[in-house]
Amino acid sequence: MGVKERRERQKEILRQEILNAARELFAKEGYENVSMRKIAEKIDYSPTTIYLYFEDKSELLRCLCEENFSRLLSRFEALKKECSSPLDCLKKGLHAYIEFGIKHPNHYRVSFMVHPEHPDDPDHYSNDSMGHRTFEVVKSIVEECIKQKIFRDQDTTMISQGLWAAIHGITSLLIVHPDFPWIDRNRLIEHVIETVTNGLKA
Amino acid sequence: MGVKERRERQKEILRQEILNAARELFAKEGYENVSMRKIAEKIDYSPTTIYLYFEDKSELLRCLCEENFSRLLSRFEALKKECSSPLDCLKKGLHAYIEFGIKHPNHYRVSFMVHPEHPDDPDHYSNDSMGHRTFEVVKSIVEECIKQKIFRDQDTTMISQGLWAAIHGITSLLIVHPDFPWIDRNRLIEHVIETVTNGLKA
DNA sequence: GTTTTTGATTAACAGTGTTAAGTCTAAATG
DNA sequence: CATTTAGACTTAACACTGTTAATCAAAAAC
Repeated sequence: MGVKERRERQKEILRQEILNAARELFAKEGYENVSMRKIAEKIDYSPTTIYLYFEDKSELLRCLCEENFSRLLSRFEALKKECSSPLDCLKKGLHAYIEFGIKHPNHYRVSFMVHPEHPDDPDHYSNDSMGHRTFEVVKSIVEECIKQKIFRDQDTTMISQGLWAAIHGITSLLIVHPDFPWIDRNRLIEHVIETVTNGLKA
Repeated sequence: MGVKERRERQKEILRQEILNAARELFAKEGYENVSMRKIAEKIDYSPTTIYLYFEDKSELLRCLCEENFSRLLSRFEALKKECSSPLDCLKKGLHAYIEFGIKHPNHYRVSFMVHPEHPDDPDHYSNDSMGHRTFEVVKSIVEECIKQKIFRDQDTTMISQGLWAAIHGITSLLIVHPDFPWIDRNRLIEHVIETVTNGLKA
């Protein structure tokens, strides 16, 4: 009866092969410049085969995004342990977020910069998506900052959403308009993080 | 010899008619959901006619964007006169920017949230684009804030780019993820503006 | 050995932005 | 007035896109 398992294994391998091809192509060429046919060609299968393993093109991306976010989440949780003060931790987290976006611009774009194609998907803003869990980590750090009277006492959800907005702003602008006459990027990133945390202080 | 002029006038009228149709459709359905054929149908011309008046689809949008930005710029310049303190002026300007984005989400998206399709276009980051001129107004207000010792003395370009990043962040997130469990939008917008300006204070 | 299931493919649909070639009308020229 | 010419517009087509229905071959189940 091991034949069924072998088949399952084979299917899983092909599924991963598709994801690998998609990951590489999306990262290099950008989501909307990669066609299903291109992905199929890369793995020497017919385009329609992909549809036996994934609902549609956007599902490919959603899988890859969860993958990436799970990595970002790990990074966040690691930071939480290796930092001295919660403020230090928060700043390093914000840094990590921006770096993450700049390093995976195409995945970042489709995660946060284009309308979700399936907004009714229960997974999208669900409580156990990687994005949500990452957000919860930020909130807990903010809470610690308030407890230690580093930040003045305000709603932690509001603060976290505000922080996210600011940090998303610089990340997305640097991604979309790399040729804009920015001042030195690192200095700008540093400045945004400093300003926005400074504005929260007690 | 008035025949040439009449022809020119006719051409200009059709050009405007195309822009009107595009403006309405883009605003309602979103740039990428509107095809050249749809625009053509709306004005009862063949799709190819549009190409006699505009380079390609993206040029339609660029024209409409300049239009909108010119309105935002007027708003900014008006504010500069009717405000008491430069800080008050700055905050109102940031508010106006966010409202502008939320009111014209489809135009905002293509201006700031998708890769420019012709980044080599000299008009794009040129010194007399509406976007650039708007940015210059912000810079002048920031400068005034520093002069009056409201803000501590830092590079005005850096501050302005940072402000833009933060404000763009909240704008774009509210546009792209309207279904995210935000706290009260107005409160969040208010909070971001307060935090980010607060962080710059002397 | 026959039937059923499964995995993959071919062909097609309906749509996209865009271009080359052709048509048709109204003005300019002889 | 007749003919040429210039300009505005359209038709047909190309090379794509995501996606689906129908088909086919091979392996598994009976």
